[in-house]
Amino acid sequence: MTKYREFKGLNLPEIDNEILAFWTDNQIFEKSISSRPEDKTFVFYEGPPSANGMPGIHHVMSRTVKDLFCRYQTMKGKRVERKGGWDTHGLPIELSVEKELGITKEDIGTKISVDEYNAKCRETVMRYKDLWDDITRKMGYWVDLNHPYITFENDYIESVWWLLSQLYNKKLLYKGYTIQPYSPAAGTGLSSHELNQPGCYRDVTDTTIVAQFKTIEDSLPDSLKGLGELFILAWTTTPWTLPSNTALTVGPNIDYSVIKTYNQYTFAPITVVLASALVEKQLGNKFTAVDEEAGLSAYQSGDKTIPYFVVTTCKGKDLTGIRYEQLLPYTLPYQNPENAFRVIEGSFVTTEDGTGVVHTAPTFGADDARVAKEAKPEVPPMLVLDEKGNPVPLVDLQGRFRPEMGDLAGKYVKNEYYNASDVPERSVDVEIAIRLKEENRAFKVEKYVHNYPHCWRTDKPVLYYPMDSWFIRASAAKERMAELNSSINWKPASTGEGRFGKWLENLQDWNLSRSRYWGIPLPIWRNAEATEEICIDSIAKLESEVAKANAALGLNQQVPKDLHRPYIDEVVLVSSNGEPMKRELDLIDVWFDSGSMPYAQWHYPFEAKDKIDNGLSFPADFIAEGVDQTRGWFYTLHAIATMVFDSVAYKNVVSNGLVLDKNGVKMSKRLGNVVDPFDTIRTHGADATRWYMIANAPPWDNLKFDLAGVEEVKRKTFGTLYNTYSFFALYANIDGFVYSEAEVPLNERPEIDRWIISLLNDLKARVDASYADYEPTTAARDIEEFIDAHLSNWYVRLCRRRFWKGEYSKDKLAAYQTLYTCLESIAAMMAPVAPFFSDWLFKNLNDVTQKSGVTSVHLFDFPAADATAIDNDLLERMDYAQRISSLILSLRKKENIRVRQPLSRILLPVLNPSFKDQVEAVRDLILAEVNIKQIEYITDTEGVIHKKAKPNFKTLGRKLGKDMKAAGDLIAALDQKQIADIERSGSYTLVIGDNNYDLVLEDFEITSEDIPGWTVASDKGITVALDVHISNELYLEGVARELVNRIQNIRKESDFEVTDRIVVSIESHELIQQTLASFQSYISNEVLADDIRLVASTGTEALEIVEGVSVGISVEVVG
RNA sequence: AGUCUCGUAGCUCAGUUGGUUAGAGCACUACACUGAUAAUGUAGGGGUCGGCGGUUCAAAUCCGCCCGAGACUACCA
Repeated sequence: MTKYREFKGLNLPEIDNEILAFWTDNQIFEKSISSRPEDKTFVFYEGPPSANGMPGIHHVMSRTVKDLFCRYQTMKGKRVERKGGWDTHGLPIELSVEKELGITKEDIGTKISVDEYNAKCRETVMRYKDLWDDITRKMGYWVDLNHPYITFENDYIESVWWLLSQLYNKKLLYKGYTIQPYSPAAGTGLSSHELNQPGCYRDVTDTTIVAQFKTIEDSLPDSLKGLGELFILAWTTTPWTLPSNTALTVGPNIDYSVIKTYNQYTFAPITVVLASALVEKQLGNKFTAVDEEAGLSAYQSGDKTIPYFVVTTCKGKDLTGIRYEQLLPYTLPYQNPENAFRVIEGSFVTTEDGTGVVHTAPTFGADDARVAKEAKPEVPPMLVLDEKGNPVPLVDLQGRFRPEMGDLAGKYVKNEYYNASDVPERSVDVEIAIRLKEENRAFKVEKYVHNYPHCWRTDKPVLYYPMDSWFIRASAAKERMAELNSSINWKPASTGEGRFGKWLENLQDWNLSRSRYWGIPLPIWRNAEATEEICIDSIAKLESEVAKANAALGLNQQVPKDLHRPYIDEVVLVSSNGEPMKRELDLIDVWFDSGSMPYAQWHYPFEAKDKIDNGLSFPADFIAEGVDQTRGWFYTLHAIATMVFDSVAYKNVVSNGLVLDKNGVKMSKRLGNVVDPFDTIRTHGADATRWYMIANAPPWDNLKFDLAGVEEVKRKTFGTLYNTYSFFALYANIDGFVYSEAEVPLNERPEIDRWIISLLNDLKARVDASYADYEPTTAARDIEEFIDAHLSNWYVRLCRRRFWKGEYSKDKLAAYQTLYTCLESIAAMMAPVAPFFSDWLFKNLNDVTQKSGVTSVHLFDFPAADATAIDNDLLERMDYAQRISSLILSLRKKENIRVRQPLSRILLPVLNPSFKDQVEAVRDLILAEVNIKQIEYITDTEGVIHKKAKPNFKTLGRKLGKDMKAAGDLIAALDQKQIADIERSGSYTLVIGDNNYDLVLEDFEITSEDIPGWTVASDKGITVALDVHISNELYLEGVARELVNRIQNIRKESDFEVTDRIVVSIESHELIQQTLASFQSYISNEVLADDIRLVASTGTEALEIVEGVSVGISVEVVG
């Protein structure tokens, strides 16, 4: 190929397709890995998505982040393997299967066999795999889709078993009976990190009851005897737990008041006990205190306010031991009912809420269970014996009351558990409230808004429920986890120190058990008495144990081909004394699956031992996921690595924020504000989408996704770069530039070339550092700025003539080489974020020149900055040139003189010689840019400059302190002579009150913003005056330029080739004649005219040349 | 309820260790420039830097309180 490709317009989606095909056909991804040395790895872990749901735009976000750092490291010469993966187990899959089959968990094993059910799960789990693979490819995410790890495969499971056995051997795995969050709708317990998924805690309005527990007179301390019926008040937000109440807990040192008043529902006189601190809150404005007991008698049933009288006070410990009548006597605990229904002590009781007395139901509260157990004698939980004689709570696993509950039996304890069509009007909570009101046992019933956890998958409220579960003793490794965490580079740092760090500080044990079917089975077998157990760490071990059992028990078992339930459940092992051992039926938390991926993806330790043991693939150099994974994947990776390997699992982690809609609202199907990633990429291209996401806000900030922003990126960054390339291609093709000539040495290139090269190298250094520091937003913004402000709008604009004017000279060659270098380097720098466009640009250049030696930008090395090419003086003077030009344009505007009209000179006050030298060096650029003939420098010796002194606050502030203000006024008032003195002597003594301050030149900022008699403009120390006098000669030159402009427009409208020679005919006019007399050759030269003829009429529409002069112009191509 | 983060132009965002006229882009208006042309330049409107108080010669920047948003924490009855 010898010509650069030219295009009709920028079409990003088309570029996507072209480059995608190129990558596939040439295996660029594979080469980008294999071409890097094996011993120079950059380890990346792919957090496995579940192919059970559709990919969303937020996945494009998180995968862009992953992809760009992997691509960057590849270009830095690292070998970056990216094994894809699929998260295949867990509740979401089971629930979607159940929904599809129209069954519930209870039906599994009856209506459908576990076998069939699991087969269905396996089938469902990859449902959207094709869509995922598709978006992965289309968004340009490079990950190995052909050899992914899949969590349901036996190899994966075997690795997980091995990890579990490591924990088991370290005594970090145990079985315990505890109150746990349980989701009746999902039919399983939940781990604390599942409860900590965003959105799980929600405000709900519940019926709350302050119940009256009637004390038994005999058990009262003497001081409280003889007060008649005495009730202890206790508050609950979960009235359905009241039937399971077996104790009341008070704080031993809390003050309690005994109050006589009336029940607001039955109007019956009552005496109640509650914390003194909460009397106000509980009685509120409905009640008024009276000073003496006699004041109570004035009350009439139904009165608006109810009087109350404080009879006496006591401490919590005085109440301990009091017995009370069971509030809702449906049934009694099956064990030691005589020890129930007493007041006990608990340190967790506060007086912030309620009554200072905690209703205690040990079956449904962790604190409750603890204090009940600690009390002496132990308070029994409300457990009854079920049909099989097993102790169970009054609520079953579906969240329904058991048969013992009489009128409430069979009802769900939360209305949310019903199907939408069956929801009863009154919830159990309300029914209980009504009943207590009628029985004079409700002191107060009200609605209360509080935060309550919900199941992350079913969206229904969680129940706290007593369960037998397997736990990982994560709390034992808490300090070590915190220690290792401090070595991890978190982006942003606050997530690591704050959110993750705090979480580690309060770490709870990890509830590993899931009572489900589709997941990795817990590899623990026990005998019936639970006196002996075995944890299987490999299939080989299982085989040998099976063989042992077969021999001992006379069985003919085999290790199942599929390690899932139900097959694995059928395996019976044998204990040391010949008893059969059965598998613990639980599955393990799917989060353990994903946290195991560093090892299980390679089937460690059964294969690829060196990947982990020699650090080839562990720990990760880099991982990235959404911030919602802090308590999820980030935690499980960290926990397993710490507990099994005493190592971090990752060294750098980027936690990206949420993707919101353009109004900052979370995207949800319900609101219909979801952005379809396929659509977005199809219409705007992957690169514009990726670039927008990265450049708009740092990844860890929430992104308000607005398609208008994607449009802007497309137009501004990619459009401008495309234009720049097109410009280059157009002229390089004409001149046959293919970079075959030797490099023009930098010091032989013109000022502006050295300037853009200087900026480019500065940019390379900054972009490289930003990527290395996981700051892609800074990198992208710096690149954008360079493309738009510097390369396109200064370098190319000022250099246009160099490309199309004159012979193929050394200057022209320098221009081509400079622009080529800029484009090639930009392509490389933007490649991590915009992999398609950058490769397209790179190939457009490189396919012609073959300069790089590689076929794709992704096989190229990241551009290294050449510090010697950075010339700070040059950068400064170009900055002067830009600012002076801008000031002149602004003056022209003010004076209404268009840029095509040449002017004779500008005046530039010079305050120091280096400024003059600097401007001199860029003089020609300025003059050409603003169409001025010359610059005159004026120094203060001529006396025309009016100077102003301002204090330099930074240096003076430290010296002067309080006198700063006065000094400011004094310095501003300095006259011309004083300023001149300061400049000459470099010192000044400032007198403020009694203080003399010796100031130096540095303490002043001396500027010249005025030249008396001239219109001036100034900007940060630079002042420019414009000579607006237009001589006849200048006027005619202006007309000449107008003519050039008109003729060029005609050329363009007529679609002439830029190289066509022409003959111009202009209708004769005196002004035109005068102009041609002086400028015919100039005009001819500019418009490539062989001849310019004056004619009587061109037969074309007259064009206005200057005000009042309109003539026809016609143009013909020669030859 | 507590903890953390954040409130800068209509929108998206910059704003160095505190330094005196708070910036850019988008959008809007006018004018200009253009052999890159869905680009660009100049000018204009648009801000009590969430509010109040404090520290300081000096606060968008540091501190406190309040308001608002978000995330996190919590078995709190």
